[in-house]
Amino acid sequence: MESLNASELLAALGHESRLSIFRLLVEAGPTGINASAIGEQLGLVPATLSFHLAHLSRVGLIQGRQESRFIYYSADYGEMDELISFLTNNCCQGKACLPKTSMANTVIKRRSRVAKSPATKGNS
Amino acid sequence: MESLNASELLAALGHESRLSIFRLLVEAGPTGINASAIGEQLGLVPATLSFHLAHLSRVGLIQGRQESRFIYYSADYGEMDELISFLTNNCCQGKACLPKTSMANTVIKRRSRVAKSPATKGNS
DNA sequence: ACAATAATTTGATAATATTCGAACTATGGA
DNA sequence: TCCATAGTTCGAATATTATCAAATTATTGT
Repeated sequence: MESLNASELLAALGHESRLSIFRLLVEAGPTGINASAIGEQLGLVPATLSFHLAHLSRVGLIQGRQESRFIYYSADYGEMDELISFLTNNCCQGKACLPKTSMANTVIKRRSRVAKSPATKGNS
Repeated sequence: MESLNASELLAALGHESRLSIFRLLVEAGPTGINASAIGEQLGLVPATLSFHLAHLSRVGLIQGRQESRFIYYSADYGEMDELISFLTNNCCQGKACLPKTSMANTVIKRRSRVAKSPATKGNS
């Protein structure tokens, strides 16, 4: 990938609504959620929602998949992974930035435990 | 800490100049660099630089320390750590986002090896 | 006190981003 | 074909950010 520069990804997530959208999509898993469901959950009117979805799509953090008359949006984990890698490498490179990160270990461990189930869950 | 919400930190880094500043400060280590040196390296005029430094300071990603007639700015690793943790937990929570992350493991391993020394190193 | 250097603040301008009603497109069902 | 639903796009108003010259503050050396 290496599609865009990091600051564009960061800017895309640097807005409360878009960050909420992305979090929701991560929650939702690979299946995704359709636009109006997102709008309902977050209280965004269609036009505003579309604007933010377009932004997130443009930078590659999410993608939409048409299914009948709905468009299901889902998070692009790969892109996010690259962003996290970038931050990790540019915040910590040889400098040891993570002093009290007991959490990272937890997450990594949990990840390998969960890796099999592709997070296929209906919405609430 | 837990000072601000993540989207403010992301927005702060979501600008090319500010991201460059932060990277430079990470490079420089705990000692930091003074403002005009930053401006020279990045080609920013004083007023613009101050504007961005103030923004990064406000959200807690960097801090300035007066020393004689200079102000040395340095990165706040703790704040960045929290941001990375947030992203890790909110991009991957139980959902396995990192498929090909051989890197994350590397970093975590390196961290525990380095954890004792609290990142006290001169710059370059 | 004065001059020089380091940096911020002010103030004005320009550029971007955000919001949302209204119009439009697309799909599916009666 | 007509209607309803799901989304996007347009357009215009508003709000927020970014840039930088000029003025200001602070510190040091003479």
